[in-house]
Amino acid sequence: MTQTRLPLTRDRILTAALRLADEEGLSALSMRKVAAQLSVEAMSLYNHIGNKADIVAGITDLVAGEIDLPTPDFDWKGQMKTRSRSAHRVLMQHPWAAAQFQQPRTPGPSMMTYIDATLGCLMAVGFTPAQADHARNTIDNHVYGFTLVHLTRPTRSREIARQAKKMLKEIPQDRYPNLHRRTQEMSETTSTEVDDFDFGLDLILDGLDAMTR
Amino acid sequence: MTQTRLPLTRDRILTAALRLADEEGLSALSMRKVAAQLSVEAMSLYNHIGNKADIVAGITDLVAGEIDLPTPDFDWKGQMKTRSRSAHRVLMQHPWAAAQFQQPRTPGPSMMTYIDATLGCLMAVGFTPAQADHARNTIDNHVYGFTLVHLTRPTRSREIARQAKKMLKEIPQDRYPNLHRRTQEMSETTSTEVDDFDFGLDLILDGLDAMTR
DNA sequence: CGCGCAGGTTTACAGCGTAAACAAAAGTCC
DNA sequence: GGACTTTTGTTTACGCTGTAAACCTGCGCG
Repeated sequence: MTQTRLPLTRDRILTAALRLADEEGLSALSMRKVAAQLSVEAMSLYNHIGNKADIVAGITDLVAGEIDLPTPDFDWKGQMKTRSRSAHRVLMQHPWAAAQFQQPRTPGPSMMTYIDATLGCLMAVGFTPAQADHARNTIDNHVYGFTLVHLTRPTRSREIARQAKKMLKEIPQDRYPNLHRRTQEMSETTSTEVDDFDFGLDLILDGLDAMTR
Repeated sequence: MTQTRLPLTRDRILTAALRLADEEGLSALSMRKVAAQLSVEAMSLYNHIGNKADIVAGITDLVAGEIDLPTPDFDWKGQMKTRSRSAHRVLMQHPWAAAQFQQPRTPGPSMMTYIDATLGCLMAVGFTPAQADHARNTIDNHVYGFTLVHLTRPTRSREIARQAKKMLKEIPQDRYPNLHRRTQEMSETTSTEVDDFDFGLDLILDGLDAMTR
């Protein structure tokens, strides 16, 4: 009746690491803590993964796998929009991940699938491979950048206004008049995150649209 | 005739740290190494700076200060373009910095000046504060994102083609047909970095332009 | 049975940021 | 000038990090 505990695998390591990164941030992710989650010593992990960078790459690809893929469709703008919103939502759920998505080292399989599907959707409606590539880059830069900015910011508009009011004191009006004015406006208005997100995204998509005619 | 050595100051610490980060990367920046550059012990630094994060924020703001500022001008698109190119060039010279620019914590004075000038340029030609803010965000996301991507990539077109050819072997054509096709094309064509940069930037600027009429 | 080997552990090392206690030097005031 | 206070740099120390090397342990197989 010996209770054989389930064996250590790359998968179990990655899911434990992912949970830890999500809950405590990437900087809190250490080999010892991941090992502890699995009731094991740190060095045991090295039987299944190369090193810490390998773990980070692994969980980054796990996150990439959560994003809804676009499909070839006449309404390619809609596809790009839902895809981008999905990516944004997923990256908000894994606050450490957006920064990794921008440091592209060698992408994992899910990341490549994600890129391939996006290129495919764009090329299907007439974009050349180079155009599609540039378009994807531009779109994703917006998604990643926007997400990173909003990760350090409150989500609800009430909180945004409150924080803006607090920041206002740190911004001398004589030195930074425009920034001051904008921050003041922000402390009085309410705006939704999705509006802000779509502002840039629509700009890019409409621009791409104009290229196809 | 006692040789009084010049005193440790926040400025001396930051310039030493900046040099170190530029030469060996941000991950190689440690309190001990910065101190060694100044022939001093690590703990001495704490008399002039709060902690390591303080140093990183400091050198990030030094970099922000190197960017050419836009001025209010009828040709606001030209202003945005030269400003963005300047930012890109500066960030390429300090490879560690682009990632910091996207994690906005509390910006330093140079960063605020840079943002204020940009908002000012846009608001002068009729954009509302909110529009100007969103526009700046979108533009900068492109600049930072594009820079980050190109930092991990060779600069000259010859090298790009060679690396593309190398990557091609890692991309199964049956699994990632579109990515494969694009990579193959990239291994045969020559393109300049500035073209790629302007692709997305023009998209955004033209979109903004359309908003003003 | 014994052998080999895969997988987990122990120990160890060099590095990190920084708290605390201390020493030395530089002002500051009588 | 002498004493006191504040500033500046050093020493020591603690707990943390990634991972190399040696070790142990149990299982599959001839």
